[in-house]
Order: sequence, then structure tokens, then C-alpha cells
Amino acid sequence: MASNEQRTAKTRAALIKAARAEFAANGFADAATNAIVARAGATRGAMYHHFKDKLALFDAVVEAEDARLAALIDSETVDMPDAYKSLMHGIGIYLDNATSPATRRILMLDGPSALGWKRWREIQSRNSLRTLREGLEAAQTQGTLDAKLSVPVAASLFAAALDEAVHVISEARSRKTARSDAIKAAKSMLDGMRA
Amino acid sequence: MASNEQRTAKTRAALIKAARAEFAANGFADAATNAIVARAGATRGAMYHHFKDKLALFDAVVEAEDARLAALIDSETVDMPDAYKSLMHGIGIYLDNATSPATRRILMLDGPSALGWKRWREIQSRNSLRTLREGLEAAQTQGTLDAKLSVPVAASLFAAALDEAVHVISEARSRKTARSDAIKAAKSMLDGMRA
DNA sequence: ACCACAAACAGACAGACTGTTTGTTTTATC
DNA sequence: GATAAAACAAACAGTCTGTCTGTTTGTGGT
Repeated sequence: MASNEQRTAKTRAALIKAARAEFAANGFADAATNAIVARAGATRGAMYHHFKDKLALFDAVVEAEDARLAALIDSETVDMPDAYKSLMHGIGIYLDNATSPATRRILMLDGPSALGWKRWREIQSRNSLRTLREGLEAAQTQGTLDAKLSVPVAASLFAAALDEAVHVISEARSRKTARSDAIKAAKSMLDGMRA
Repeated sequence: MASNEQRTAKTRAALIKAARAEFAANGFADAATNAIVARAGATRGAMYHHFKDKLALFDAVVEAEDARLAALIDSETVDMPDAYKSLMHGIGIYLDNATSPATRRILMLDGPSALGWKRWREIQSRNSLRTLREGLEAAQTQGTLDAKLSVPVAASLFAAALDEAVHVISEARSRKTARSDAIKAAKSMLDGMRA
């Protein structure tokens, strides 16, 4: 009936979706593979056929999650000629969309710890961090970013600050003022890197 | 022979030291309590007598580690009247002393994931993050930091950038240029927050 | 259409590890 | 010196991961 390709695609997608929910609810360490496959309507046998181990499944979830964020930022900033304005807009998009408990837990808390910083950064480099790096590169080309700065390093440091902003906003009593404070601080930091 | 107080102090210290080594080598999740007590010359019975569970032991290790860093920074910046210079000096101390694999793994990778961001931040707030916050407060009092910025928020964001710098430096091919690039970026960010 | 093969899936099993419980030794208190 | 409490030891039960064996479903050649 269904081709192998279709079966695989369907099962993998179901597993990733279910895993995302379980990892978000219980964290990587405490998410049981049994719970994941139950939610996905699959079995552990199927899961271990498609993924080397629990970590490989988590890796796929992280990749999907960060790709989602990157696509969103790309689509929102695609036709903004001014690099600096585009950056500020992208920052807002990021702060508003990474503040979900699932994204926060998976991408920012368990990601680096479970995958290791190197692998985690590799994934980010191709997705959400890429959008920021490209923005800074454009700004440097347009002459609005200090030419002496290393864009990859500056992008990493600034991205980390944004991730922290997500945490601060999420846990604040007043998200509104926290968001405003965080944007103010981020803007100052960005201004400091201007040419 | 030994008083209970002494016995407790000795056992706890041995467990924390051994746990630090195991957590650093294998990460929180993969560090076996058996390995920890073996290294400490103790038994699991003793460990579970002194600590509620593995996480409580990890909590104690994180606390000790961050307190160590904070004390170091405090001692190095205690008699610097100029807030800005003191900040820059503290940053250097931090970057040079947090770059050890053990500190990196325990404090920056597993800390937030295992303890939860809230608890992790609470510990930092009393130690390494406190030194940074106090520095920024002093700068704001001296009028060299933008009065409109929220110091707690700015300190959090900037601290996260510094932690990222530690990772970047640690994994870079050339630590020397990476350190220079990271300091340049951090300095720019700090400058952006000046009054 | 049939057959051999491989991919996808299911379930049982072994090993490891955590937290609890029960028991023993060492120190404190009266 | 007896009793209580703290410190430590070791056995035990429960859970969970990864593997192994077996079954079903699709694929390619004839």
C-alpha cells in the first residue's frame, strides 16, 4: 500500500513530533522512550530502527526546531534593505518566538548539555545563528558595523545574550517590562558594535 | 576519635571533590554515583545520607564552583576605584579562569539543564553574576553607564555573552586570536552601554 | 505471479543505575 | 554506662536504555 519511503517519512515525522512534546515536558534526561513511542503511536523497535539512540532523536528535534526559527526570521526580514533595521526586527521576532517553554527547554537548556556545545553550535550555525551572522555581515559591508570586529565571534556572543534575554523575559514577573529592558540592553550592545 | 561535625565536613568535602571530577569527566547525566563514591572513598549509603539525591550533590558542586570564581574576581578587583577598568579586568579574570573543561562543563553546560535555569541563576546571582552586577551598578553610580538601563537585565545578558566567549575560546583553533576577538566584541558591547 | 532479499516494525531480554530500606557502627547526651 | 541519634554500609526493587531475535511488509529480478 504505502511505499517504504512514505512509511519512513511518516514514522520519522510522528516520532519527532512526539519526541518534541516529551522532551519539552520532561527534559531530555527524564523523557522516556516508552512515552515518546506511545505518543507517536509507534514502538521502541521502530524508533531504534530509524534513530541510532535517544540522542540521535533529540538531535533531529533540535535541528527541526532551530530550522523553524530560522525560516521564520528569514521570511520576516527578507526584503529589508537596511541591515541595521533588519537586525533589530529579527531580534524582536526571535525574542517573541523563542519564548515558548518547548523551544526554551529543548533549544536553550538541554541542547548544549545533551548534544555538547560543538554539535549544538554547528546546528545553530546553519539556522538561527546564521540569520544573525548574515545580518552582521551585511552591516559590516554597509559600513555600519565596526570593521575590526570578527563577525562570527560577535554573532555568537550576541546570540548568547539574546538567548539569555529569552530566559529573563520568560521568568520575569512582568514580561512586558522585562522585554523592554532586554531590548534596551541588546540595542545598546549592538550600538556599541557600530562603526 | 573524630567528632560528628568533623566526620560530616570531611565526607561532604570528599564527595563534592570527587563529584566535581566525575561530573566534569562524564557530565551530570552519565556520571554514576558508584564512580563518585568510589573516587571519594565512601559508599552510596553515606552519599545518600548527606545529599537528598544526585541532583542535590550536583547543586553543591555548582555552588562551590561558582563561589570559587566569584572569590577570585572579588580578590582581583577589590581595590580598583574606577568601575569601568575594574569591569574590564574582571572580564579578563573570568575568561581565563572559566575556560577549564571542568568549569565549562559543570557551570555552563550541565548547570542550567540539570538544575533548571531559575535555580542556576539564583546561584550565579549570589556569586559570579553578582560581581558583574556590582560592577555595573558602580559604573551607573559613577555616571559611566547609561542610566536608562536595567542593571540586573544588562548584567544577565552580558554574563551570557561572556559564557559564550568561554565556549568560543575553548573550541577555537587559535585560542589566542579567539580570546582577542571575544574581548574586542565584549568591549564593544560594554561601550555601547556607556552613558 | 513468484521468490529471494531488504527494510520496517514488534516485543523480549540483559545490563546499568537510581533511590529506598533495612541493618550496623560510631559519636553524642543524660 | 545506657539510650538516642547521627553516620555509614549493603541489599533490594523499580525503571529505563540499548540490543537481540523474530515477524510483517514492501522491493527487484525473473
